[in-house]
Amino acid sequence: MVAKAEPPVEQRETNLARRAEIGEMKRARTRTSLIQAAVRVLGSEQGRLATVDSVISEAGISRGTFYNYFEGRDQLLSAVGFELMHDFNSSVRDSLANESNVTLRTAQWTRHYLHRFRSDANWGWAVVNVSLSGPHLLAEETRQLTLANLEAGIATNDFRVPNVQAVLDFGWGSVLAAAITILHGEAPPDYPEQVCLLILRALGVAERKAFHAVSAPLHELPALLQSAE
Amino acid sequence: MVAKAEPPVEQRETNLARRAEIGEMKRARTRTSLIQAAVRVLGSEQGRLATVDSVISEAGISRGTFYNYFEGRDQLLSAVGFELMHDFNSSVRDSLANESNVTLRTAQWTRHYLHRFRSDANWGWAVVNVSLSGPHLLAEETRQLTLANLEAGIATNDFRVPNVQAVLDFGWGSVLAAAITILHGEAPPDYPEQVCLLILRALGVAERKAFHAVSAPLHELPALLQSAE
Amino acid sequence: MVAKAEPPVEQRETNLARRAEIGEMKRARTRTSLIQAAVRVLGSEQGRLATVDSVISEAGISRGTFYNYFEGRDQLLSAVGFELMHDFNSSVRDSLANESNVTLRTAQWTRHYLHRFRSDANWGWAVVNVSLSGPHLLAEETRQLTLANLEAGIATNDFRVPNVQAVLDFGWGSVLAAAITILHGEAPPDYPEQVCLLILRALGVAERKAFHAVSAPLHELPALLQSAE
Amino acid sequence: MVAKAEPPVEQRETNLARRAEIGEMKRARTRTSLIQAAVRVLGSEQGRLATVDSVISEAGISRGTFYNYFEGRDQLLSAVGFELMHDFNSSVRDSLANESNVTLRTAQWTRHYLHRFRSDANWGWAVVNVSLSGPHLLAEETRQLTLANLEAGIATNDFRVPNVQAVLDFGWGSVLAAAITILHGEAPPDYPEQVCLLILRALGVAERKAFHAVSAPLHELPALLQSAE
DNA sequence: GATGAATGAGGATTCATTCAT
DNA sequence: AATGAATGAATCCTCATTCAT
Repeated sequence: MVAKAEPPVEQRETNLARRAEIGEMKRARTRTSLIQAAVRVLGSEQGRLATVDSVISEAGISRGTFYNYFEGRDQLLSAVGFELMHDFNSSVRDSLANESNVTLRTAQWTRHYLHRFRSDANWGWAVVNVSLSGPHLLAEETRQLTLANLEAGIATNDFRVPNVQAVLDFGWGSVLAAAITILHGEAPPDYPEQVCLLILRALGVAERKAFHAVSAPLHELPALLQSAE
Repeated sequence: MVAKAEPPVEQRETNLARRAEIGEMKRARTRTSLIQAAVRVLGSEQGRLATVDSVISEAGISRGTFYNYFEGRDQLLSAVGFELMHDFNSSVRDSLANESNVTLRTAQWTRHYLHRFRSDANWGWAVVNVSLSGPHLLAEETRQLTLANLEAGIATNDFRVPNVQAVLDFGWGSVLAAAITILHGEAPPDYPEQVCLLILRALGVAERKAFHAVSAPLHELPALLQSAE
Repeated sequence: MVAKAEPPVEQRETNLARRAEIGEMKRARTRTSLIQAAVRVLGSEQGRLATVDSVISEAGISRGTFYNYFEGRDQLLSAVGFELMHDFNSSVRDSLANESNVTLRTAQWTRHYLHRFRSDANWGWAVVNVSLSGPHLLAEETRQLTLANLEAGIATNDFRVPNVQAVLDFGWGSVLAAAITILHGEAPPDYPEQVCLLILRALGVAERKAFHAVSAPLHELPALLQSAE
Repeated sequence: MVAKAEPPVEQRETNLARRAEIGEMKRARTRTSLIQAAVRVLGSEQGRLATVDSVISEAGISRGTFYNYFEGRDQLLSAVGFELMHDFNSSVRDSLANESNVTLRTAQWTRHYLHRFRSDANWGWAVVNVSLSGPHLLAEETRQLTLANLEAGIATNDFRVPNVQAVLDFGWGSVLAAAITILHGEAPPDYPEQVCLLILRALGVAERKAFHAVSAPLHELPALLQSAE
């Protein structure tokens, strides 16, 4: 075995930096692939039973490594819950950046969610399974976003609601219930719009405006990775 | 050896009948005590993890006996789900027998449910935990009752809804979400009324009527056993 | 309720006797129906797993009653083993009463056994399952019968065997193994004759005589209840 | 923070390889010790009842580990059955490599088996218990070996048999039955030879040749681990 | 950092048997 | 004699997590 010639000091420092960077990227990749594997495993009706084992074997990563990245099963579920919503939320928010009408924005948002449950069952079941596994139905980030929207609507008098918390429960609870119906394949094509109409009514939006909002064409979303391969 | 005098035929039959009757009562008692124990175990935030073991030790009944009564954990949960709802449903139905106005009846019903989540946390968590354990959120019996009410309202033009299934999802999903908020102790006292108002709005009830319905005093319920001892 | 008039003394005694007799018959009937139920349950490839439960529910008799008739599962199996063989042995013995040639008698006996494994799979599996459950492969009665036959053959110089025990093992071991092949449906129609030929050879019977013995037509058996309905 | 010097690529690969190799050896050791423990547990008259629990506690290995190696009790039994026969088969085959006479080879083989039932009760009961637990009496490997021998004998006219399957049943069935007699301690010292004589006769070997074959001294076997410690 | 062997607490279920009525 | 409710020891299996290499 032959020792390599030592590189000069500056280069060594550069190497160190590059190495650290590479290491970080590698870490991120491993983490991501664990989360994606978890999404695939959670993405079916029986997914709520997902075990650590099923996730790591889906990811092709060893048990020990898993525990280098997550403290345990629960932390993985939280991370999955966050990622599932975060990507989609960003995507929807971008597409609605120019929509200043709160009612229309809310309707779009709701309908986008419901449509995705229909078009991406894998993502859908994963969302449902994660939501029903945790202590609260609604992940914090999504809660904040919904809240912001709601308060905007209240400020502009688009919405008339007695209690913001009540509406949050209401909204996400009904979306989730609707999602389950959709995922079971028991919903008609315009189901998302029907559910959205009910939600807008509950927010105090007048019938005509509500109807108009759910009838508008859906904004295009930026390309979205289907969660399942 | 002397043969004992045999009792006449009629008496023997009577004995047999009494025996059978006593056996049946005993069976019913054991079954009930298993279900009640299950309710107690399910009646907390962590109750979703309830095991067969925890139930039988709560009931003070042996493992073998449990399996004489239920085919397994799932069947127990179904039975519990049914009982939890059935008793309460009967009770509410009786108290509303004279209420002919559909909107008022629906409001009372909804509010009774939500109030019970507040006043009987044990029952509440048990309902939530059972609902989130099964494949559908809503037990069949309750579904039928809600449906009947809904269709009555549609027939009388009290409600205007695009899709009955959507409303069922919507209703029970939001009630459940609200229940979780209530059970976490994060809801104000008039939370049930606030949520009920949203639901009535969603059903297309005019604001004034909806407000009136949620403001009416709650009918008295027949004495209801608190689920927890 | 009205007390019946007392019958005179003699009649009472007659009644007692009749009653006892009836009781005994009833006992025998119950016992028989338990054994028959056990045979039905044991009479399949998986029958070795037969539980007390499966037997009593097959017999339509209560658990408690079962333990009035048998001390436990093992005693039932012994009784079943005895009955299975006893009936068949009697039947074969009767049909061979006039067959004085030991070789022919042995061949008939062996072939009758093997044929029954073929024609009555229920009986066959029951025999196999009982044999493989007990400490010895061969039940005592059958052992005695085989022994008697064997010693007759040795006395008449039809058989030349080094050790009687060896032949018993040999004979029943090979019959049982053959039975399993037959019961799995993997044996040709003349399999019983082929196996019988091997056994006769082992007993030291000359080829020609052995061949003749296995080629002779089978004696008619007295009507034999198929074990299964 | 100072990065440790990384070993050069070649060494890392060597490490990986050594790691894998060590892991494999460890796996093999654990597996072997589970199988050996199973043999010890199965190696008595009551061994047929061997439970997973008894095996792991005999092996001093945890339950979880057991299920890392075997899918369940049945798979363990299969593996045990294979190992029990495989080692012994290899050993006998080696010792008979130079024996070209089929009759002698068959006799040696049979007698070696029977002698081992006598000298190694642990191995013997284990073989019997495994054989009586599975769906077929005879493990596939042993079946193939016996078959090969049989066909050689038929080709050279040493054996005259009507049906190969019949002989397989016959042979292993009688060996097993004989084994049980031996294991119960009810057999005379020359029992193996007596049984072997019967088998050779059944194969159609002439009396004189058969007698000669069972009288020949047994070939020495290569050192054979007694199964029990 | 990665690996995967080992762990063991925990859960579900079965079934022979007892015993009060 | 018959019944069937109750028992609990025994068994199989899962899965989150640890830790030595």
